[in-house]
Amino acid sequence: MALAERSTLTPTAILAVDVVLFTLRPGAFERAWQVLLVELPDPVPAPQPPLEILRYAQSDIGGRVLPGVLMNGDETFDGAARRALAAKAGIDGQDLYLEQLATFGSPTRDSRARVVSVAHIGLVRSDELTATPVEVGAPWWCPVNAVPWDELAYDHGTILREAINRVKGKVRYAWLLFKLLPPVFTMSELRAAYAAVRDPDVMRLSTSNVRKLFQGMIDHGMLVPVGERAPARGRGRPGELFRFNGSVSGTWPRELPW
Amino acid sequence: MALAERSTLTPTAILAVDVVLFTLRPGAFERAWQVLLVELPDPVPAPQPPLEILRYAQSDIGGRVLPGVLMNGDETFDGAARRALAAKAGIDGQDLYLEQLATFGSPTRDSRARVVSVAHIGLVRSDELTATPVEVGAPWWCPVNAVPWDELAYDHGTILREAINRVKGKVRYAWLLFKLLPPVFTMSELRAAYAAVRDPDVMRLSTSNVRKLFQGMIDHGMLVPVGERAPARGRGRPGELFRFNGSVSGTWPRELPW
DNA sequence: ACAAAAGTGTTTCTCATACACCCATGT
DNA sequence: ACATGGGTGTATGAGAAACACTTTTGT
Repeated sequence: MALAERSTLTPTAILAVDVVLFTLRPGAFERAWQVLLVELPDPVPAPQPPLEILRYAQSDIGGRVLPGVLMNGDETFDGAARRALAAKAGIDGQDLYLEQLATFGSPTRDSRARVVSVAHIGLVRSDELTATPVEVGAPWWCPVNAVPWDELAYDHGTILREAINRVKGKVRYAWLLFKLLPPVFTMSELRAAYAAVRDPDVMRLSTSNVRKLFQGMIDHGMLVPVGERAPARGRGRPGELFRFNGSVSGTWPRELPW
Repeated sequence: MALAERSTLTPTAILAVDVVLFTLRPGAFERAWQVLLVELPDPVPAPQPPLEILRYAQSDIGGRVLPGVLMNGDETFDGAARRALAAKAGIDGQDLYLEQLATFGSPTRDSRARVVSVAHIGLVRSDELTATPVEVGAPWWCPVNAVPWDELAYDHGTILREAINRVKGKVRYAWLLFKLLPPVFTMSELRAAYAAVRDPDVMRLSTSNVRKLFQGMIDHGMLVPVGERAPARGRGRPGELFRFNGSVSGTWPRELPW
């Protein structure tokens, strides 16, 4: 090869990381699947020297954003994502599941500089959430079915939409659900989690058929009966408890039919 | 919100785009699915002022890389990816299918600067390939089943692996295959394409069962019989020709069982 | 005539869904 | 006692795979 590619050393882009953090809260399954939003920082009137910029150019509509930070020089994406959760929402995200979603970097995304955001998806169990108070703005858990799309600033509506689609699709063939469920759970809870994230229709299935679908996983030792029943709540027989034995990267033996 | 986030305007990262371009060539299905590799540019001994860098720090092993370029200031990812194909392989990629794969930006990826690569997947039909000669190094179509993993420089092995997995997975539920097939094709070719990308086992199915699976698509007008037979080649009855009527973002009526 | 590949029809078996019935718990 | 939800077993229907057989091509 005759010519080796050269380029000036000068960096041209600013890196940011945004996180779409999902959780699953107890209660009606229609509102159970929730996403973390934080308040948009107030625009600062004018930058003073040394030249400073906001995380973004000001928005016309804004109100809510996904938690995000600008990256430090020697930081990994993963590290920056967890730092964003800590800084913007007071969430200790050391253990939570994190995967890259996509990178958003339209040249017109920010009027002042090339700001490229590497968006991530995070999954936490609601029982693991620690509520460290945060200095700037209150974090807000918003049901995915009731996202105020008009209030989302910048392109965060686009990011959130893609994140929702990704999780909805992936839940069908991968074991993501178990990152949202408590350590032990009943068949009903597993079913409700699936209904909340992907398809409400599964709530109309009989418990019999749900169980038969997971029977294969029980036989293969991926779902382990704990040997206890859940504490009774209200009327009705409490369900048998299971725990999940596998990795989040695993997949269902067959794709779920729903 | 009391504090608005500030940061110096100084960009800290260099953006690059790499493309994993796939095609499907006629012939034995085991070697049909191929990926485009190009020669690694020779390392330049020492940078002179004004300070210049290579696309990457030099590699220990290297030999082949994915086509990629550093991004211009006002360029979109999509635009840069098509430019990379033109510059590094002489491929006019204006019409080919392109989707973002993931972004690779480990801080230790390049020793001289923070180079972040937004990797893309591209799909072309082999009959649409124009072979404009390229100045630097010969482009090389390599069967996916025979990738010389050891010769891939930098983290391009990782990128390629992820790209292969993505396409393998997506082919099952989305209409990606039709971006790799010629404008008209037979059932056998459709089956062979699926076998090449995802699962050789489908070659053992009877033509009967294959046809029944696609019968639903024919009925719904997504596969349109052209009304001719393919030109006969060798012994055996030539297959009926079909063309695809739909968008690449569409999905199979049911996920393919294989 | 024969081999090879395409296409049609029928059978078999697996599995998702539906339904009928029993068990455990709180009111 | 009865309402409510969990759990077991059986029946039904759709569809994936297996198989037998016909049609079209080249040698």
